Amino acid sequence: MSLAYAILVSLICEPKSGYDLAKQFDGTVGFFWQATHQQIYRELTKLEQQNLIIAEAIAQEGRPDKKIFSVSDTGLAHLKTWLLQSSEVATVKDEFLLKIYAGYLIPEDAIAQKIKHHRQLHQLQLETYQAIERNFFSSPQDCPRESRFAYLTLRRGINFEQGWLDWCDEALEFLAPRGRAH
Amino acid sequence: MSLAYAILVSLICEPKSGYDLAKQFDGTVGFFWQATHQQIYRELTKLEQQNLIIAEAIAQEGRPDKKIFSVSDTGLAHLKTWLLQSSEVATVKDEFLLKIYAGYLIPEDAIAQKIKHHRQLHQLQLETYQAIERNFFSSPQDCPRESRFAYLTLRRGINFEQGWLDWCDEALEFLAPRGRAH
DNA sequence: AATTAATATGCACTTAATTGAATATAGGAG
DNA sequence: CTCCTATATTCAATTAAGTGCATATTAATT
Repeated sequence: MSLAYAILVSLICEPKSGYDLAKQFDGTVGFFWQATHQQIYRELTKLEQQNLIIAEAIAQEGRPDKKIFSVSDTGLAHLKTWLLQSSEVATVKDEFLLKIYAGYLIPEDAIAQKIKHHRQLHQLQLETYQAIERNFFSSPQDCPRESRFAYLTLRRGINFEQGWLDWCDEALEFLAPRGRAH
Repeated sequence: MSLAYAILVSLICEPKSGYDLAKQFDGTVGFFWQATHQQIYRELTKLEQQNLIIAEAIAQEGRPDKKIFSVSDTGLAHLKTWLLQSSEVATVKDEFLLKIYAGYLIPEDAIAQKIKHHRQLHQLQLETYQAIERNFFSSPQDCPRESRFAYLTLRRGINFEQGWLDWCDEALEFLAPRGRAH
């Protein structure tokens, strides 16, 4: 349902094709929304039928023609209405935490391995975000208005990943306390 | 797909009915997995067909009969296999962040209101978790093995909510810096 | 010449999730 | 006596999401 809005948001930033959307959903917007290209094309068809987006066929040489979608006035109004509506707190569905919860059923070092692995993944993601922050937001307060909000979501990404790292460290320490002679 | 495992995990802690499961999915396990009662009953039927759980009909006076489900040996083996498999990092799908990202399309104070509202919700959830921590985990290292893992997931809940609070404060300050005369 | 990769789109099938009811029993509030 | 709440389960319909496959074009690689 919100996929439609995620697409609208992305198309407002810049009109693009389904293919471009699919790629971008691995990038910025991808932190808080993901979709496969099949989902995206299906949704684009629907959005076009509802006149929320407008397609422009671009003949290309050397590769298949593409359709560039842009948000219509109706689409923008629709989006703004949605933006003003209050949103619920997103529900968490975390397989990893479920496994931790049932951790007593498997050997303790298997759990520790899991946590370490998880930590590594989050470490990587954190570094990705931090690189973006360094490269694009050295002076966030001076950004154009759109980027300021992108910056905030990036900050949440960093905050989120850092939270995981802290938890992993705490959990590992909790499961196998080492008396650190500092 | 993981709903099946969430149910197995909960039934291992204690055999219970579909109704009980639905209630419990608002509690402990509910932090990292949620499901409606319809989903749960459907899944229970499937799990019983696969012989992963066993039903015992309990005749009750005064209220409808209930079926108490418990995990079979096959079910436990099945669960342990799953527990040992590595799990992906959970994908985030957050409508709120999507709205923040597109925040430049609506008035700034509407965004600030949104953030404040969000902060309040996370504050509440944090307090719930902290109350559980105080009441049940005053000395977490001394807990029985099962509870130690439940404690860890609770700690992640606290860490998660605290992360949101920090982000909300940072975001509000970023959008409308107040020169604080300390 | 054949294969692979990148661009670009779409259908078909399946599973998962949501929404809305319906059914049944009984205690308690008004 | 009716309404509401709580317990306890299930069906039906729809929507959303995910998985797999198919197609088409061209540049670059092997």
